[in-house]
Amino acid sequence: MAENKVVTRFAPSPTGHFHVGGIRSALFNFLFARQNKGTYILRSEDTDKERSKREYEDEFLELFDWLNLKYDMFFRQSDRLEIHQKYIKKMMDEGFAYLSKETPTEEGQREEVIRFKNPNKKITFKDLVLEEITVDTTDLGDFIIARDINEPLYHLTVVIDDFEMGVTHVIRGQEHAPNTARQILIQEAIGAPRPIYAHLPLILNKERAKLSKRDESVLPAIEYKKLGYLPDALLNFMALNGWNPGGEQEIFNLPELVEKFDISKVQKGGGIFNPEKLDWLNKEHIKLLPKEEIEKNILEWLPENMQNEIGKKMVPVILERINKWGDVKEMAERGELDLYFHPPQFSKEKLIFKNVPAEKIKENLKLAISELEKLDEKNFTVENIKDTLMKIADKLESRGELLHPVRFALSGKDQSPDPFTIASIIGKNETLSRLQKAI
RNA sequence: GGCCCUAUCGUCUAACGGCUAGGACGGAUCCUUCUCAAGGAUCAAAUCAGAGUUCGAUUCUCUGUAGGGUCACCA
Repeated sequence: MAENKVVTRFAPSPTGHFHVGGIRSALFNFLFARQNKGTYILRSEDTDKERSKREYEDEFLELFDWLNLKYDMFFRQSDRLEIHQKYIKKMMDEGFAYLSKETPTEEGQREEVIRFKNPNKKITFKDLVLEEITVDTTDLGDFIIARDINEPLYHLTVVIDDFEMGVTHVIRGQEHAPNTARQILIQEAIGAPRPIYAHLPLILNKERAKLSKRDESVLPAIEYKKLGYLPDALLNFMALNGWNPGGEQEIFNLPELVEKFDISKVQKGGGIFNPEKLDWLNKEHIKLLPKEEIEKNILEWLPENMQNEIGKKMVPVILERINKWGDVKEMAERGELDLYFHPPQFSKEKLIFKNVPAEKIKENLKLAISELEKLDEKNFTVENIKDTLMKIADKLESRGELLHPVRFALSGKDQSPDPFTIASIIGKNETLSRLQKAI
C-alpha cells in the first residue's frame, strides 16, 4: 500500500516582510507535493513572541493567495504549545534534556533554561540536492531547546511539528543545512523518523550575499504584487533560478511546472536575482493573455479619468511599452499619455523637418488635412490613415517632411508613437483640429 | 576563526568522460522606420588556478584560490 504519501511543508516565520527567496521555497514544496499527489502544509512559525507579528503573517497569506500556491493545511505554531510541552516533559523524563542553571549575560535571559543532552556524535544525512553531508555535533554542545516549559525554541518545535504532521520531505533554504544535524539529534531523542532533506541554493542579491531587507534590487515579495507582476511570471522566474528542466523552453505556467519539476535537477550553488529577466518573463506571460484580459488590466491600472473610450483605444500602444501593469500607472504619472486627452503645447520651429522650408511643411500639412477629411469617422482607422498619409508622403523628397510635422502636431513630443496610431486614438475631429492649429 | 556548501559568458543555465562548449536575459551592431516602442537579423561574451587519472576532463580525484552559509535564551 502507498502509505508513504508525500507530505511537504513550508514554514515561514512572521517576523518581518516576507522576501522573494521564500517564494521559491514555497513553490518547490508545493510542486513536489503536487507532482507526488501529496500534501502541502503551510505553517506559521511564530514561537518568538517578541518578534512575531500577525500583520506579517497576513502578508504572506495574501501573497500565497495571490500566487495561487494553495496549501492543504495551515498551522500556527503558537497554537500547539501543549503538544510541545508534552515532548519537553518526555525528553526531560527520559534524560534527553535537562534544566540548566545559567548566568544571564543579556537582558531578558533566564536563570534556568532547558538544554538538550548532546550525545556528541557524527550525523550523516542524505540530501536530494547536496547529496550527503556529515556533521560532528560535538561542536554544538548542549544547545538550548526551550527557555522554559512555556517557551520552546525553533529547533525543537520544528522537529516536533514535522513529526506530528507526518512531514516526509523537508525542502528549505541552504542556510538551514548546518542546522539539520541538531534537528536530527532531537528527532532521534523523541523517536521520530528522519525525513528526506533537500536544501535549496540561496537566492542572492547583486553583491552575491543572502537577501536582506536593505536590498535595492530585490524587494519584499508582496511588492511584486503591488507593482503589477503576473503571479505565473514571478513563479516561472523563481523556478528557473536554481532549477532547469534541461530543454530550451523558458516560459512555464504553474501546471507545467508541476509536471516538469525535478528536484534532483536543482542547482547546488546560489543564484543572483536578476530583475531584468523577471521583467522579460513577465512581458512574455502578458503576451500569452487573452486580449480582453490585457485590456481589462491596462484599463484598471490607468488613472480613473483615463478609463474611457480613449483609454481603450490606447491599449495596444501601452501594451508595447510595458513589462508589468505597474508600468501603465507610471506612464500616466510621467504624463506620457496626456497627449491623447489634450492638445499639446509646442513651439512652431519643432514642426520643421531637417531643413525643409516652413512653407513647404505648411503645404504638406494642408494636403494631409484635405486628404484625411475624405475619410469618414467610421473609417478613421490606423490602416486607412496610414494609407492616406503614406500616399502623400511617398511622393515627397522624404517621408519625414510630412510624417514629422504631422506626428509633432499631434503629439508635441520628440518621441512618441507613430502619427497614424495617435490620429486613430484621438479621432478624426481632434486630429484635424490639431493639424489646423499647427498650420 | 571552526564547521558546512559551492564554482561554465556580466546574470540564469545546457552539455552519457568524446563535434566548433548550446540556449535565454542583458549589451552592441544592422534591418524596418520621421522619432520612440515593438519586431527581425547578426555579433561579442564562459569552463577559477595547478597537479593527477585517462587515448581524451567542463565533467572524476587532490591541493590551492575565491565566494556564500552557519556557529543565539532568532527563525
